[in-house]
Amino acid sequence: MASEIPVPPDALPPTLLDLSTFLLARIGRTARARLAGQLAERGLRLWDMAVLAALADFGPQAQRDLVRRLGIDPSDLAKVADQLGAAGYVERTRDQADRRRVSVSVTAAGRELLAELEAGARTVQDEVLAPLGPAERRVLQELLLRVELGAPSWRGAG
Amino acid sequence: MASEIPVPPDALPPTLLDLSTFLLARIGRTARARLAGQLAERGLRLWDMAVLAALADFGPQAQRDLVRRLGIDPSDLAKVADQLGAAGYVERTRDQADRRRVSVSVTAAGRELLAELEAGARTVQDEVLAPLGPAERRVLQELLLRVELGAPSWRGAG
DNA sequence: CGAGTTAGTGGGTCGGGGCCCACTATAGGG
DNA sequence: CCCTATAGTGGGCCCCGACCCACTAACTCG
Repeated sequence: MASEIPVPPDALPPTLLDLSTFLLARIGRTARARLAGQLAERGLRLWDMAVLAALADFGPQAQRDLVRRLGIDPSDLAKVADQLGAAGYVERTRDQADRRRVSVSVTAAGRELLAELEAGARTVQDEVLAPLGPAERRVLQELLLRVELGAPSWRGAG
Repeated sequence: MASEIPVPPDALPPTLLDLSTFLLARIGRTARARLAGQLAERGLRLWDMAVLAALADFGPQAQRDLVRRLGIDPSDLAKVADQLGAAGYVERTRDQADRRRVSVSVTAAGRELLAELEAGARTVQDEVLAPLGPAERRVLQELLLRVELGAPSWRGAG
């Protein structure tokens, strides 16, 4: 009983470790940073990947739709799309039906890039989630997904 | 089979939702932002809470130790400690054994503040984790903690 | 045709967080 | 007593990411 656990000098305060909020914030920051680093190697940022993914998953669409979907600022999206276009990852064409709109679509090169980025992301994931086994990772993914989607517990195979 | 699921216009790309990395980054950002907002109401930032927690959990210590523990930049800590001191939440005294060092300790007011901040953090937590039930939250907390501590899976009750 | 609205763009701002350097004061070892 | 290392401090820099405004082009409605 008397033996105090030798607290390592770099241990974080239990008060904080006990807060899921804190852990989420901290781990999320790490994940974000690593992911961003991965992208930075190619001169890309997080939005670039998000835009590519949205286009790959939902098909060509106007910037306006991407804005809605991703919650990105229209002005910022314009810059991202511009850059992706210049690099040949997306194509931008005036919508003939409504010539205000710019329809964006992913190119073959864009899809290829996205696949590589995904692979990179999974590598990062393996590093970050190293302490967890496969089953645990699946549980974590499921929980996080539910949190993200805001779906109540009683959905799914309750 | 032919009935396509009507995808809401603000649904995120499945490609991203499938990455725990992405979910962690995104949810973590939310958690961080809300927590920061909570603190901002009192003119505080995240480091302030971290420092208070470290002092409350581990007792008075030199800034140098806080630097090690929290991974904060010494220069930044100086500013944080200064501000907390001015507000009466911590006390700073020259270490008589080594007069280079400044020993920092929480005051009663500091402890009280920390308790309030903790309560606020738990409120945020309830909002963020609303989709999860109590048991699921416990599982999530456990998984996150393991990730944070870098503990391998085979620890604990297999 | 005009008025109001929407899509996209360019440019700029603001705040946070991390980081680094120069400097002082003190300690400790030859 | 010097020389080096360490603790703390002040100031400043830089990189975001988010946000906002002004402006143009184009559509819609009456």
